[in-house]
Amino acid sequence: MPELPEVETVRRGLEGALVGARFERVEQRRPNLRFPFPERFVARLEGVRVAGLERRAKYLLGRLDGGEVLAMHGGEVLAMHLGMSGRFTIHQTNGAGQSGQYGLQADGGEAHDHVVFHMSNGARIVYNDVRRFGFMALIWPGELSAHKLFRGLGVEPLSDDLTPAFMAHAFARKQTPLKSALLDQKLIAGLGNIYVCEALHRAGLSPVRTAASLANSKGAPGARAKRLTAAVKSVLSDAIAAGGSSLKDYQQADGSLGYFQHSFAVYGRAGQNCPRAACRGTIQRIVQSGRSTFFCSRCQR
DNA sequence: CGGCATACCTGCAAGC
DNA sequence: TGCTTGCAGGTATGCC
Repeated sequence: MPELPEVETVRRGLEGALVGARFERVEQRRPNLRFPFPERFVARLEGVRVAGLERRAKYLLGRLDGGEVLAMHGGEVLAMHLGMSGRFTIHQTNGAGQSGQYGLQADGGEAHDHVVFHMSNGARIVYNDVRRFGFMALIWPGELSAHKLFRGLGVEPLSDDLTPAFMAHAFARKQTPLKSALLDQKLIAGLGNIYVCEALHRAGLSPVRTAASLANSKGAPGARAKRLTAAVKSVLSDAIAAGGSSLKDYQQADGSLGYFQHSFAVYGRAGQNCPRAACRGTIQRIVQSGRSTFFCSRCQR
């Protein structure tokens, strides 16, 4: 599930339990997720305090203190990616007591609980990932921008870096479908399959038109680039807002952060009526680059 | 370089 | 019921 809005929701949900606390004990229950864990992963975390939790694209970045020796210089960054099925759950093991559903967990943990952070504030933060497409890395801050995982990342879609002019320029001369260009993390970082479909619908643009055709006939950012830029930002902000409201009562669900019932306009709605007012079209499902695209061929041109 | 298919891994639903 | 097939929200890699 995790695209940018879900990762941001997870970040906000984890912040309180993680930031300011130390890793008292870390359980790493297997040698790898998608990639091997860093060398001495557990030892490099235990005893270390978390100074902050940020997000870049779909990555969570835990800023670590350097401990006594490196106190003046700061510590490593714990980079975490949720892949397709990664999720964090917070279990409060002190204070007011734990909610009932947390008590169901057996000693060895649920299936696919791969990492457990036991924090100094009593929080137990569990990383569960059925498909193990997620991964964690420890990176020195100075090496972050040159790191293989980060150096190619494009602009943050919710930042001021994403403008109609940027998008038109980045997509210029690309004959690839508009949808593929939006999914390309080297151009815009953080969009995934769902929100690309949703943004294209909101902008009234077809996923199959070429990326280059976003610009107007003079090659300048025109109405289409403006619409798409605004749609990308609003689709993401709306989803983050929905996630934020779900955070308040996440304990009522299953304790997982960032997983809530979204309602999408087109994603997963093949065969249904287009929800756009006054559009009589039907949502289609097609496959582009091996992945499902949902759109309305009537109002998306 | 650009663009595409493939691989990674498990679970689930649908179809036979 | 049980088997097979296809599909799932991400990214790295290798191939043309």
